[in-house]
Amino acid sequence: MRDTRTTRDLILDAAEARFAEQGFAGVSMRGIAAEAGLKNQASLYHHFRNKRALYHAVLERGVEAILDLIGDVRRRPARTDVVATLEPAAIDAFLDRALDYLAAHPHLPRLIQRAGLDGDGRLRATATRLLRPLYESGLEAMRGRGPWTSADLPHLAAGIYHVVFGYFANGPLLEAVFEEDLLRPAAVARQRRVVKAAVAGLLGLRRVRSIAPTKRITP
Amino acid sequence: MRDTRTTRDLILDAAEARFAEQGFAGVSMRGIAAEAGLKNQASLYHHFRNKRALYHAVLERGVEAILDLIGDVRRRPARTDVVATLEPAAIDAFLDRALDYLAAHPHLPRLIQRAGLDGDGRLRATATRLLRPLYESGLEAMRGRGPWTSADLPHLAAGIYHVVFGYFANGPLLEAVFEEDLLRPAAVARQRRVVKAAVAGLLGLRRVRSIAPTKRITP
Amino acid sequence: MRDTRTTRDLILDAAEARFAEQGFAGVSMRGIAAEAGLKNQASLYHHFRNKRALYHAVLERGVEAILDLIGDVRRRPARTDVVATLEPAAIDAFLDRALDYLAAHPHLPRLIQRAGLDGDGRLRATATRLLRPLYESGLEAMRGRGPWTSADLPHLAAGIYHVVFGYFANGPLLEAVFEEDLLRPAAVARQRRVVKAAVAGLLGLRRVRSIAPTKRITP
Amino acid sequence: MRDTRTTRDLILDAAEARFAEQGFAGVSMRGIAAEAGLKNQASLYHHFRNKRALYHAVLERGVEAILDLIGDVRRRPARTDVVATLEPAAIDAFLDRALDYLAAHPHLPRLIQRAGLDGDGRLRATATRLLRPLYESGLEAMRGRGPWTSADLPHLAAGIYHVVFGYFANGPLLEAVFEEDLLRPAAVARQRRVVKAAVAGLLGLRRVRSIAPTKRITP
DNA sequence: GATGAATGAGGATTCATTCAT
DNA sequence: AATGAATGAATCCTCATTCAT
Repeated sequence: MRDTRTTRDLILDAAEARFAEQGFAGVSMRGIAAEAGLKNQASLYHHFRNKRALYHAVLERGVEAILDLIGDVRRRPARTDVVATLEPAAIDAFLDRALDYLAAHPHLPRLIQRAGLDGDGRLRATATRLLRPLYESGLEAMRGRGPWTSADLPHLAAGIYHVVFGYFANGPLLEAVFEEDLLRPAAVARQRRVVKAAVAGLLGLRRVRSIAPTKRITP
Repeated sequence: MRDTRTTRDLILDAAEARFAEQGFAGVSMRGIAAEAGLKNQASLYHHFRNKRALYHAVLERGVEAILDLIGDVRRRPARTDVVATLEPAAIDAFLDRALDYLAAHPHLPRLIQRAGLDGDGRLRATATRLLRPLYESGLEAMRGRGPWTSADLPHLAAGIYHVVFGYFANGPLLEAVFEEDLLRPAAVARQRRVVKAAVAGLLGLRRVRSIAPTKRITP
Repeated sequence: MRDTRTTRDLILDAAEARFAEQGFAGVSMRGIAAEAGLKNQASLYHHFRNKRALYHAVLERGVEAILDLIGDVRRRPARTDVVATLEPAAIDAFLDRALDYLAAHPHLPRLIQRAGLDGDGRLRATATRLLRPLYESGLEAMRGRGPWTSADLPHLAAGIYHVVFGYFANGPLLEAVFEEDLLRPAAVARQRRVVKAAVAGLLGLRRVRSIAPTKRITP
Repeated sequence: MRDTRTTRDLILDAAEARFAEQGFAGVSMRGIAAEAGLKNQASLYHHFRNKRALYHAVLERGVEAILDLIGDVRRRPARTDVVATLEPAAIDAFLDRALDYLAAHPHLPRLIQRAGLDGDGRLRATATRLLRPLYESGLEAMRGRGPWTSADLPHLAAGIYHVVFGYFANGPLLEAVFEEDLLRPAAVARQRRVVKAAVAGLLGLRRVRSIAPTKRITP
């Protein structure tokens, strides 16, 4: 029973790394099997019906993790005050958690980006499942803030999503352009400050004084 | 000779569409040949040495177009005044042109995103060639504006890049999440307003009054 | 012990159906296991050494049933009179029984036909074991009847075999050509009449008046 | 151009032999390629879309040949007399031609038999296309002859088909049972006599005096 | 410049079978 | 007796590429 979990997760880990790096079409089942330490591709099919199902499972695992993240943020303040979700502190807290998580799992934003691009609606659907609650939380947080009309909000949400996720998803490209290592802790810390300041500016929040640093979430 | 050009461009157009939709690995030479109206994949090899060379040519063609765009923006005011590049009006003008171009060629940001992701450094190098001048223009424009330190600027530049390019690159995903058609003219117009306002806010510009609408650039 | 029997027979039944429909090579152990209600192909190997052994067992089970049938026909009149086997009544009785059995088990003639075709001598050997006694009974019945020389008899026997077995073995094909359901009771009844008449004609028998209908033999 | 024909026909010949011997599922594209003298299975796919298309083409080629055969027989007497098709001489002529052809191409009846069995309706459809005109010719020839009602005719037709085709289709099995080589010329000659006599008997024809031996049709 | 043919390598997937539980 | 897991070999088919025409 522990063995089952282990093999399945070995495969998921291997697949996650490969898919994030090379995309769905660029990855071979043979390669995944090898990276997972299996002697044979056939074993993959014992755990996942086919390549697409494997990709799907990888994506889903990542998605659940982030959904949990949002859930936590939304639930926590809710205990004392319903409107608290909109509090600047909660927004900051969410940004902190999200950046922590993405910095620890840079594969995820790449997978989502690829799933959104890869044309096939089926993969996009899973990505959508992740982003929709994120978007709805975002709407809640943005409503009534700043100079924006309600028709502007999707655009604003998309922008913030791109700023937050793009930094990690496009890491290699940014590093090539900027000739700096953007994923080292110091850079991530600066990104955190900049993002928070930018979001605060866009939403017309008075800057929150730094909240207690959140625990780093590890896999 | 006119025939040559025609076929070559047919191939580039077909390849651009396919590569943007499916990525390098997901596209077959057969598929490109078919989409280009050729009866046989062998013909592709008359015009491009191999698949990678074709991808490269596609990317390069797109890159040149955008580089021209930047060149124009930088050169125009530069004739009268060196510092003019930093003028809010020039920033607005560039954003307008960029949005026009991206709306007309949504393939391009996808190609760049993929080139940045696809792992292989060679493709990334071409993408880098595009983004570096863009980045340097951006630095010029941002320097001394807003509350940012010079170490913040790469992060800010990355953010603006993601906001501007991501909207088009991730169009299908956004549409699935927001359940709206984000590429129809009205949505693009709103995106234009929001982006300009956001950039102005981030850089501490007083809002520019709408400048004359730029000509739409078509392929 | 009752459990064993049950599972074994479940497997044989499932395998018989699949092998008859798809042939040896066209059937997978997984498919048989599924059709037998087993969760796992591994279980098959508890009951049969390998795929070929399973096919063999299926064929053998069918063969025994038909051999019993012939045995009965030959034994019954044999108790009172040796020459009685040749009696037109016995021929009719055998045809009746054979048609009853084949109509109830249309898989069998297909299995035999496939075993004869499928190239591998080992399977053919089992089929041969069935057909040889049948053939010898046939020779007995035909000897001295009609205008045939003894060298003709194998050809005649083959012909009658094909007429009797082919009707069921090639049922689907015939139905497609004739656009009639040839396996419904009325059609089988007509086939019975036609076959008996044809055999009587070929062997120069004066037509036997209908004998008591034989009990239908069920699986 | 001659090369094209040659390779395509090499493949068809190889495939015909393999499919007849091992059935659709039992044959590998690799095996066919090897038997056709190709260095690589990929070449097969230049000529046939996939395995099924290849099987189909093999079947169709055989079918056309036999359809021609029937066409000839029906057309020839038609020049002098419309009703002549029913003449005993024409029936004899057709049987002669059919036996000649089947003896020369014993693969064909096996392919048809397999196509009828192999379950998948698509293959059966091609086989049906062959057999239907055959059946209709048969109906013409049988109508009004012998003691048969019109409802009996399909059964009679099926019987004659089985007698004629089964002899060749099930050759290996018959040889194992009868312990004689049934495909050697002498045996075929006897089969011819027996079949003609049987058909004449069943249809109540007075025996035709031997007509001029037909030319053997070779591939 | 375009095409039909050929091919070696590799793609995803399924096969029959074995072994530990 | 039955099952989940693992695996080597084989399956069909597609890949990018080359060559003669």
